Amino acid sequence: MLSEPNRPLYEVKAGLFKGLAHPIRIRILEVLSAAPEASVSELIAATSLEASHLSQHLAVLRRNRLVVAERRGSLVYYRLAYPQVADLLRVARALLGEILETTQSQLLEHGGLPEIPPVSVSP
Amino acid sequence: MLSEPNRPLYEVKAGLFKGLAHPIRIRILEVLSAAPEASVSELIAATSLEASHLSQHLAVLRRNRLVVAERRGSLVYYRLAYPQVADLLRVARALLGEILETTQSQLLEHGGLPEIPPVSVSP
DNA sequence: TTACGAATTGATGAAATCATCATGTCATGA
DNA sequence: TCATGACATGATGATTTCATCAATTCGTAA
Repeated sequence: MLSEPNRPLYEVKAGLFKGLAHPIRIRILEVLSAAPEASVSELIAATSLEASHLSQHLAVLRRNRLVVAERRGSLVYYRLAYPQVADLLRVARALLGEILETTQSQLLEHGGLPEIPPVSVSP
Repeated sequence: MLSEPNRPLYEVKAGLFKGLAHPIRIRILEVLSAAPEASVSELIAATSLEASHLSQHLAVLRRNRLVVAERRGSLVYYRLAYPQVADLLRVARALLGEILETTQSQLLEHGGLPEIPPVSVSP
């Protein structure tokens, strides 16, 4: 595995976030952070993806060192490559919660349309 | 700011990572996590980008709620939208360190070419 | 060896992102 | 009001990513 020393660090780091920058891949990683490992068929069930589609996404995760695959017989199992990946997801969840909280309070503050002033009927 | 309630949560979350999925934008966020705020010209100096290029990247960060902008007179200042963004960067840094450590130890284990067996000179 | 299930890779068109130059907007001083 | 600096947005071609279908590979049992 010589690719990492040949890639600038900033590209490796951007690659980590690229791996996470798709809803389906977030879902995969969340499944894997909740269990020690998962087989591809389990991930197919968890994502409702067709096999080749899922494989393409898993390839992105492997390439960016977010997951590792292990073949056992005719089955392939995936797990998070590092526990810090789960930390990333956790912090992102906290950030998302903060964003939603902020957005909700802004809506409450400014919510609704301006009140329509009462119509005064001319005599 | 009604966009968030109109976007599925998984897209909001993917958007966070998308914002981070480019080296220049990581650099911007790292500058902003090391200081309370920075003006655009400071970010231009930190990134060596041309102004309009930087502006496009800053727009991605604003759109994905990673930074907020504040105009004061003719100058615009940027800061992280939430402290959790700095946490994200911190965890990514730890993960990157872990990846490099693993990569280095793998290189040491498997590094170098196989030793050439000594040539036995036939009598 | 063959057949089959599991999983990956390849090919391709559509969509999104990136990088660059041009143009537009905002705030300020004269 | 005009000119100017600061900054944002628009337009566009190149590149990458995404989604889908086809083809290939791997492991196993018969």
